[in-house]
Amino acid sequence: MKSNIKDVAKLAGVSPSTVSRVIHNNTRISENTKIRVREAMEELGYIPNAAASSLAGHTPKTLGLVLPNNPGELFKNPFFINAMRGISVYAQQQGYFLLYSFSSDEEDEIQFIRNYINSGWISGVVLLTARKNDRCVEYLRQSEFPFVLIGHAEDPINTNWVDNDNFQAMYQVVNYLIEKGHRKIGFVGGPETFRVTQDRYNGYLQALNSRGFVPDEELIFMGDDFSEGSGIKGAEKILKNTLPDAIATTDDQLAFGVLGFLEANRIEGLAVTGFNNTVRSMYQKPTLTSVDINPELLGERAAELLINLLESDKSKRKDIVPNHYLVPAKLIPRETA
Amino acid sequence: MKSNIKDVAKLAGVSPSTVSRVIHNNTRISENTKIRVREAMEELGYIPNAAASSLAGHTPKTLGLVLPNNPGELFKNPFFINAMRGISVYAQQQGYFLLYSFSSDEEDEIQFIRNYINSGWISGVVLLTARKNDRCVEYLRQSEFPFVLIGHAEDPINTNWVDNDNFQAMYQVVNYLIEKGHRKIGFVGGPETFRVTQDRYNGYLQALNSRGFVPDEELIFMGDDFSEGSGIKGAEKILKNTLPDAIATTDDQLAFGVLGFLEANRIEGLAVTGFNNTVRSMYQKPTLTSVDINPELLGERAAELLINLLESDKSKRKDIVPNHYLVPAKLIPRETA
DNA sequence: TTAATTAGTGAAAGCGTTTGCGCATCACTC
DNA sequence: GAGTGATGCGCAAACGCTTTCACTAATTAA
Repeated sequence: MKSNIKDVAKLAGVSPSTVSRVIHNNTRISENTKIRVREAMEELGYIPNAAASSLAGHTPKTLGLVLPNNPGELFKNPFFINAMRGISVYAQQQGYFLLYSFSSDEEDEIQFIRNYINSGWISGVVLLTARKNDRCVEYLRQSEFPFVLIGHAEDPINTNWVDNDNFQAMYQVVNYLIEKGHRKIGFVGGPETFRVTQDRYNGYLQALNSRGFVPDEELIFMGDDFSEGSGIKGAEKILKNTLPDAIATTDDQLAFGVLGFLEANRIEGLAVTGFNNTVRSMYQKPTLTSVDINPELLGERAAELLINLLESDKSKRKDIVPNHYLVPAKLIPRETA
Repeated sequence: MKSNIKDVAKLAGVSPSTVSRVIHNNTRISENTKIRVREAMEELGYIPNAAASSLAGHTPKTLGLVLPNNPGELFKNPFFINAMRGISVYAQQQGYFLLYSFSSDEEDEIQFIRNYINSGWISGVVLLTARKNDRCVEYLRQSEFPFVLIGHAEDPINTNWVDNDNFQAMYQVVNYLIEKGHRKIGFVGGPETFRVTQDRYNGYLQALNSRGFVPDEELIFMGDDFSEGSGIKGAEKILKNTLPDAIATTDDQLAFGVLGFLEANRIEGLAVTGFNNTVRSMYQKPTLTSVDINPELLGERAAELLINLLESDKSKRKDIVPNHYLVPAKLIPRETA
């Protein structure tokens, strides 16, 4: 049942080297031989032993994913599972296997990456979560191990990454609100230090600007985190002195906080938008207008980028273009806007 | 930076074989030597090359997961991501890597399993989705490749599996409803051919029975699938002639269908329960009483079972006990009951 | 015509481990 | 003091593949 390269070689009447070359589509093998060998492989149901292949110096067709182990987030937001699906779509199609690991902290992650790399199992890493001063990124870079980041890279020039166009996404949201007739539009963001917050904030400003609106300091709030609690605080601040038409937030959780505050204080008629298109946003009452950041496509692109990199000539990997993709996000209008 | 077993051997003043034996905790090595070797490994940051190890005959410490690629299901129900987390908790702790693949059909799955097995990458498989007449199970069994199934096994004696105690879970639900004062309790299940439907149905019957209630044929419906549509049909049938106090369903989707029908027909006061504790169940209005089937623990147990199997003496694997786990499910009372 | 090149293939070394076998050494036993 | 059985370790042969080098035959260039 289980056959190896020698069996195939014998059946095809060639040497193992030739079989190996056929597998890797070496141009030096004649078409005739290739056909013979392929028939033999077919007949024996031969599948190359990846471990041996890796040992012998051929980089293994396996990617390693690093996932954060945050039960709450994982539960409420199907981002990760969908990103994984996206990655798998492209990777499997290209004959790559996928390794994954959940890690609870940065230390953990580095440990895994170390193991990944040294084990000889994998040839590239996908980081599904971008942090500030990410030590994983640093480690991977200094190990000169190929990787791609989903999310914002701190050093976008020297990193391979895919991300949403967050500026454009929020621009789109605010534009939509304006077209719906809203004039005084508030903003509730996550921590200011996060690039994603900045980008979305800038999209907000730019959208207002392009319509000749002037941003009002009182309508803008940046939370300490992305939680519902911060959303509540945001609503509190914004509604203290003025009453806006709408509040755009950078995260569904924040939006839920805002909605909660509105409900608790019986304030009606405000439009509210979120980000991430979580399951809750589609089912709670009122359903929340949100932005689908397209996690599956993010994953797919990430895999594509990484695999292109891996299959390119090793010596000139640094010159590979593109080193990033911007994935469009899509506004999903629902009851809250 | 990257060291191999020879480097360690040299530094420790022993032969590579000794280092290998230390790694695998061979009893024939003296404590002194072990300590010396371990220090050397530490100093060099040595991590064994898993590919080489696998090649040399040591079964690799990697498990392969087979996931269905059903976007809708994956999205609405965090079962899989949580099961994956559970698996990873145990597996990573035991030093195992995890490979995963999404497959869109059975053909696909078999293909992956074939690749998995022959590639030499993995030593065991976790099937996250149980089907009737599962050809994957068949294939794995005939290949004599270790695997564990999450869900109901068709041949429970000769399969390693973990599952909820579905009988007990539904018994608990109905019992709860009865204690809440409900007397006429309907049942909406999935396809009758599914074991899970049978088990939960039996739990329902038994619970009624134990309280001296007689099941009423008119209050019982088995759908063609687990969809919202089937839930609607179920409610339609059950409410045709009689008006029950409560309807217990075997799936949140079915429950949503029932609730939808009730709302559309302005029928109030009925208790409704689901299964799976989906995100929607916690956030829609009214929030749905559901059963948390504890996917994380299912995953953890599955990994435990499989790894125990793998680490046991190969010759007497068949006698390993337990070959299954029953994971308790937990009723989550919410507004609908 | 001869030399140089190219195409197509095989032989063999090596990748980093594991492991069966064997060789010492040591502690007992009779 | 010879025999026995542990104990502790090294040697060397795999494991299945890739790849360099070398070789032959066929083609092209000079």
